[in-house]
Amino acid sequence: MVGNQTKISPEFIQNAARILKTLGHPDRIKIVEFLEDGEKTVGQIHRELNMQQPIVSQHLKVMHDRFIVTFHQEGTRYFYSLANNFIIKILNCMSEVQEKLDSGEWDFDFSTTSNQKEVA
Amino acid sequence: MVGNQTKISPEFIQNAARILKTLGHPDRIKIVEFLEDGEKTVGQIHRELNMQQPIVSQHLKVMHDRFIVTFHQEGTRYFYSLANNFIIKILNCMSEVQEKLDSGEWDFDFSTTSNQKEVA
DNA sequence: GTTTTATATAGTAAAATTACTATATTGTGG
DNA sequence: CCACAATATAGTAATTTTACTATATAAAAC
Repeated sequence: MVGNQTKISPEFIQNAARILKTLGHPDRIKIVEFLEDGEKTVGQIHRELNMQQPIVSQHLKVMHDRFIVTFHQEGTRYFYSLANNFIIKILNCMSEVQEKLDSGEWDFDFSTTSNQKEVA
Repeated sequence: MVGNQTKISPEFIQNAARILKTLGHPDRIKIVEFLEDGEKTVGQIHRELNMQQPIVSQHLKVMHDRFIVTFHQEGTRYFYSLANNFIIKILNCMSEVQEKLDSGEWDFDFSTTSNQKEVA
């Protein structure tokens, strides 16, 4: 009951939209998921997730601006990690959703019908 | 521990990104929150949320394409409602996050610093 | 001091999103 | 049939995102 008991403030809506939109990119979800394991360097992300280095830096910059990740520098290495627990919370929430869908507990399996009807 | 135990499939990452990106818009969050109360017509959303009618229709269309909302027609009225429970789940998750932030349980209050540093 | 490694940043073209205006569609009441 | 109400859709300009190439920076190794 989000709408009734817990009244969502306009500021929160703005911030939530910002966070959700930022997480709404496959590469960034992968990076966040990867960072859940612990801090990683840009190179590790670049190599292990098979993404181009400037792309990784760009995503990390965006996520840093949105306070999703932090980093500390050691020499030429930049170690990035998740800035907030709530990011994990959101990811875990999405995982729960996946589990429900995988187990067939929910009627609607959008993973098999996602390009059924599309905007022109 | 999303990354370790529950391995996220590539398809899920795509779908999750799609859902999160779609929810990453203030107006759409407001609409979803409003629909949590029960099904509403386009006019209700338009009037009560103070949004232009074509904008509302446009958002609803996008969310319908992403399987976030459904509708049924009665005469000239279109009654929209949330298509899936997991949408509520995600919103509730965001609400929990808000509560933690409001209660100061988490160190980081991004709601007061969100425009501290920005991309050029 | 020159090269190499790690990463950030600049610049940019293509694609997607957004917000708006105007109009089409469809049902309803006279 | 005519007007009206509710909503969808078309068209579009402005903005944002994305992905890429090239380059700058800075530390480390030689």
